[in-house]
Amino acid sequence: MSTIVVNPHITDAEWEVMRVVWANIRVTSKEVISTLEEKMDWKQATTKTLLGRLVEKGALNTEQEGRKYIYSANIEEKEAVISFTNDIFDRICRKNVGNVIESIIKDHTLSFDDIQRLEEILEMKKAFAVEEVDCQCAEGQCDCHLHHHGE
Amino acid sequence: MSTIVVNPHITDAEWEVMRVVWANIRVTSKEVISTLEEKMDWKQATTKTLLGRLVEKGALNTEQEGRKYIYSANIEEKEAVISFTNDIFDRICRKNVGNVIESIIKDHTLSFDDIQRLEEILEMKKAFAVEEVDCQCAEGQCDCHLHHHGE
DNA sequence: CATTTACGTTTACGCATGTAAACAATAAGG
DNA sequence: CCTTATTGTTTACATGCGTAAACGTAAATG
Repeated sequence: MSTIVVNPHITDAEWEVMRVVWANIRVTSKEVISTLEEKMDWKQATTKTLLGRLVEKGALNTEQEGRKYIYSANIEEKEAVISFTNDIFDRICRKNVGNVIESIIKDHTLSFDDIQRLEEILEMKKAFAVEEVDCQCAEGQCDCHLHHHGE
Repeated sequence: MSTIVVNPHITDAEWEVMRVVWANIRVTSKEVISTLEEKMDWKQATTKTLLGRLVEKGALNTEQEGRKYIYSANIEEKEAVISFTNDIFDRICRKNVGNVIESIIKDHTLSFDDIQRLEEILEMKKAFAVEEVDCQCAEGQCDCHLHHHGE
């Protein structure tokens, strides 16, 4: 048994549970339940269901402790976030990735440190920058193709 | 009737349809169908269903032309992408927004222009940067709170 | 004009998801 | 030891979503 799920899909509701586990490293269902009872106004049963589903899909580990479990995350938050962000970039033309990043930066508050760090990354990225990012879109799903006139 | 849906939720499958409409500005179902028959290997019926649902939820406009429709987008791609990206940032601690942007930048190919543009934006952001972004997470869902010890 | 074709509308159906009650088993308390 | 509280497991159920067939009607074609 135990198919190792590399990258289980975490739904919105499940994510709320994951956040509690990520924040606490090791938690009991009780803690998760009370946190979400408060934040989400969920009944205990709801949180229990979500914990169960997350264990089932391999996102959480359990460690028996008496008759209860200690839950811990089996996937890292960073990993989960990245897989989430990748979904966005799969929805758009690669040529627009820069624009999207731009609008994200515009829309969020950053610290001086953040800005400096991003500047450094950009500086490094110059070594790998291209003249023009190429469109990977399917024909008909992006107007980049309109530039290829003639055949 | 006609509740104006400001920001309808667009699912993965629907997004494929939207991309075709966005790329072509005005399209017939025939064009959408043939594009997605090719890219997604969808039966005509599938695309028809999605077109119907998108019209229903206000994401697409229709304009009668004889006995057929010309479909056009009722929401902008940029708008849709932004609402999608916001979902991510609602899932994480605001303190980590910078890190996520960092990893997005690292993971994608950018053009020299992109980089320059981003550098300019960052430069401007400095005027509004903060010493430390503050955590908006609910108690128990983020370890930032651990720093507030004492009360 | 009868038949085929094209295109929008209805209906379908299984699985995922959000939300939760009911149940079972065990520990804790009186 | 019996009752109650705790905690995990089962079952439930409406809605959303992916995927598509069937149907109705109008247009095109022979």
